[in-house]
Amino acid sequence: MNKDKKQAILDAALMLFTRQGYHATSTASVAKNAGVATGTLFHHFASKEELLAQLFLSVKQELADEMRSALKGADNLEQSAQDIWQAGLAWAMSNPNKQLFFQQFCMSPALSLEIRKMAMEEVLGFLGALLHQGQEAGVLAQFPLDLMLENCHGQFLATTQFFLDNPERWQQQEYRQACFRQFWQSIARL
Amino acid sequence: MNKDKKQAILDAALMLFTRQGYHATSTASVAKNAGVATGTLFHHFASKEELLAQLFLSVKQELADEMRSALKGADNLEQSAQDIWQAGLAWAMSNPNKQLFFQQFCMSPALSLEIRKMAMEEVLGFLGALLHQGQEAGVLAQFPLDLMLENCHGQFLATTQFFLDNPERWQQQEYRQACFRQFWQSIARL
DNA sequence: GTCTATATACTGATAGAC
DNA sequence: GTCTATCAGTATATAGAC
Repeated sequence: MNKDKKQAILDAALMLFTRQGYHATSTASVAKNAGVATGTLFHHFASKEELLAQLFLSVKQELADEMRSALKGADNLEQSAQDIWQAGLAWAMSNPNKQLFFQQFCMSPALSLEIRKMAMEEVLGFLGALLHQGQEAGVLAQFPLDLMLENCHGQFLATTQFFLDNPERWQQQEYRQACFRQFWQSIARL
Repeated sequence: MNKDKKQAILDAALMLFTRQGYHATSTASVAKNAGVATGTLFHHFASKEELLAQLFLSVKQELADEMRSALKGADNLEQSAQDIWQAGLAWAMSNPNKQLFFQQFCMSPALSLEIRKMAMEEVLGFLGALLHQGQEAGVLAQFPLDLMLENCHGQFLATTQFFLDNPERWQQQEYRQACFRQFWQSIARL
């Protein structure tokens, strides 16, 4: 098993799926861009569908790990929230194609619902616990937890979308602070 | 020109594109579901791509009209915001396939960037003016307008997604009120 | 305007040599 | 493990009768 070739296939697939979409991308073009033969692609991945699923799960896992590791060592909840928020944003800005890939496929029927839910709960479970803890402590608003969680996810997606579309804003302190202020005041207890 | 046949094609395309995705849906299957021949589809739409573009623009226009008409007759900004927010949500819940279609294709490369931006500015322009007015009046937070607008859009998408995934929550006053409270406190000046 | 029939090209996946 | 060559199926779009 050649790890380099497999990784090259994953990298090429990430780029092409994001730019053109899943069905619009042929396995032949993925192989060509990866610098391997079509037969090689089907040696590493049983089908085109499995290639997409592996890609999606690995990308989401990477973001989840990044956010989780930013959590350690927080004294109050607002600081914890800010650490996680900024870690997530920083990851997205450092990995724009991965973020764009995720944004596109988290809603797409190209991925089975099973795979999408799996990836989602992996990340949101960890954040849901944190929100609940904040409500218990009286720091966060008493909105229904499931609704609040989905809303937070939506704000994160919208914010990364904004900074990826307007990279110059990412350099401005005003914008970096404002995006967290808006997020925080949406969940804080007033 | 037969309006019924053309509309039948648009209706079938909406359903199939949403369920299967654009590239995964053949023009032959759209025609078959619409009860027309493949030749008829290409008589009304120059290409598969133009069919998707027309569909997207008409759906976005419908939502925009719905929100705009909810604006008339507001005494204060918070009430206006609530009227628009609830009108948008109500439209999405009454037209779930249109909302799901939009969620999927507003990020998809199947649609040209040009078409996506066109549809977005059509709706967001009107809302951007309203946010600006609220900032001038000192009612809304002084976050950068472009960032705030994108965030609002993200919250709306996340909320509709939540209620479409959990329709029973849409019947509960607690949830309907909470979703607007969270939205409002995210933009209000505290 | 709508149909049937078809042209042309490309697709995912496999077989078998090396 | 990786390659070349290829199969069988399906795609978009067109042509021409009605």
